[in-house]
Amino acid sequence: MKTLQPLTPINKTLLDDFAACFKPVKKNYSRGEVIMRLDDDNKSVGILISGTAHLITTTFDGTKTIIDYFEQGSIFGRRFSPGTQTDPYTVIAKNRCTVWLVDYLKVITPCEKRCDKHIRLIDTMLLTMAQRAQLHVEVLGKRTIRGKLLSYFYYLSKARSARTFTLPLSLSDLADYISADRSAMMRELKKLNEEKILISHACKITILKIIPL
Amino acid sequence: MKTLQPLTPINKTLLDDFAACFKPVKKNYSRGEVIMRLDDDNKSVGILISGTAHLITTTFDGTKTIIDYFEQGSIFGRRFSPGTQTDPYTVIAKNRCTVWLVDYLKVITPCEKRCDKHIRLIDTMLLTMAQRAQLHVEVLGKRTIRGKLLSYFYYLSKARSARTFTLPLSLSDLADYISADRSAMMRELKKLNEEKILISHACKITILKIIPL
DNA sequence: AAAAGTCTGTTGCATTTGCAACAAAAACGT
DNA sequence: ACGTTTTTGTTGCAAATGCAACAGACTTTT
Repeated sequence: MKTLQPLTPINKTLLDDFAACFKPVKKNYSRGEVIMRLDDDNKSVGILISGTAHLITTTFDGTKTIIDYFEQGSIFGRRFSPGTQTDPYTVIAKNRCTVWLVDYLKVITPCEKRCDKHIRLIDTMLLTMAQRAQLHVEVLGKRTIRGKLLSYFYYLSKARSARTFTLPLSLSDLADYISADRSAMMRELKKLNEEKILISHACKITILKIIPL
Repeated sequence: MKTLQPLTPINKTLLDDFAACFKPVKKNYSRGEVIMRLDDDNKSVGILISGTAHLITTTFDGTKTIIDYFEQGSIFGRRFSPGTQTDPYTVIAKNRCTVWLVDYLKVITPCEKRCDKHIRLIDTMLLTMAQRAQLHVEVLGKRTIRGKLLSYFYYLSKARSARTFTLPLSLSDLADYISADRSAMMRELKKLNEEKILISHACKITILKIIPL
């Protein structure tokens, strides 16, 4: 699957500011490698410079849930666990990727100059993280697979300002993201096609009709 | 339903710091009143001093989802919408409550003295909000009603350090929080009782056995 | 170029869930 | 203290979902 424009793009200026303020450590990872374990002690923040990565958690029976996915420009890290945490949260590289890592404390502690840039950066970072969690709750909050798919698709369509778009996740991974059985999801996707609400071929989606959820 | 200790307690010192740093406006609301609309322009942060409130969203067909619930000490506000946002998010008083309101910008902008307290405050606030979103994703991420119930109950049990506890939501509201049909949830609750995994009478729950989800 | 692995797409069947509707208990307001 | 509203608890039935299993397409690795 090809890499796409980030959903919440971090522009170049912001990246430059980030580098200037925080002096990040740059690292590379290849497919399957663990980029970060999000346990309680983790005090790192990362920006994905290239490649894609997933934040996943796996239960004892092997059921995987994709909590979040990261593309070029995504900020991640310190996904504070609510404290239950039996299952580990890990950020795993989906393919070769480059990451900038910084200490979380550096981020929330204002730098010497108390510069505006810094404050805007914190704001952007938190906004991004909060928005993504919010989106996920909104999607997962739908009671049916159809509702989950449509609310996610409508979001993507709006975010990219296009009726046609390519998913940032494989259909397999999408099922894990919306927390549904893959075959059940495929069936629902088929129905949506038959009812001419959308057209889909693998990860390519075209919205034909917007219906209330 | 009686008010309980907050899940993520904000201690008195923190509240004092908050008051000192931000000079909040104090307001009172009675049951059903809208405390805050969480649209994109909203730039307020609130702390619930007494009473309970829910953050809800309602779809066109009347399906209500409880996104979050607030008790004494809960911090809420600026729940950045992901941008789809067809349905409004509102914080509604569940009963008579007192709220402190401050401007979000004041919170993220470091104060004159760049005091440590301020930074810890920001950290605590964000931690709290992030944890709650994370918990919700963790609960909603379970594929079955049983899984949702148990992961939530285990969390509460751990948070309160007790096998027996009272839910912070009515069963009706709990169904909306875990995004399930109430009757289906009641059925599942009954089964959990029959299988002696827990004992429940209305909002009073006792965990008997911890099983893998 | 072949082999291994992943991803898409599909189906039958058992189970879970949602929907609609109702009754009793509890909480609330005046 | 009374009537009103909310909440808990239940059921039958239809619809949605999960599970298991399989085949072909596509990618990546060797």
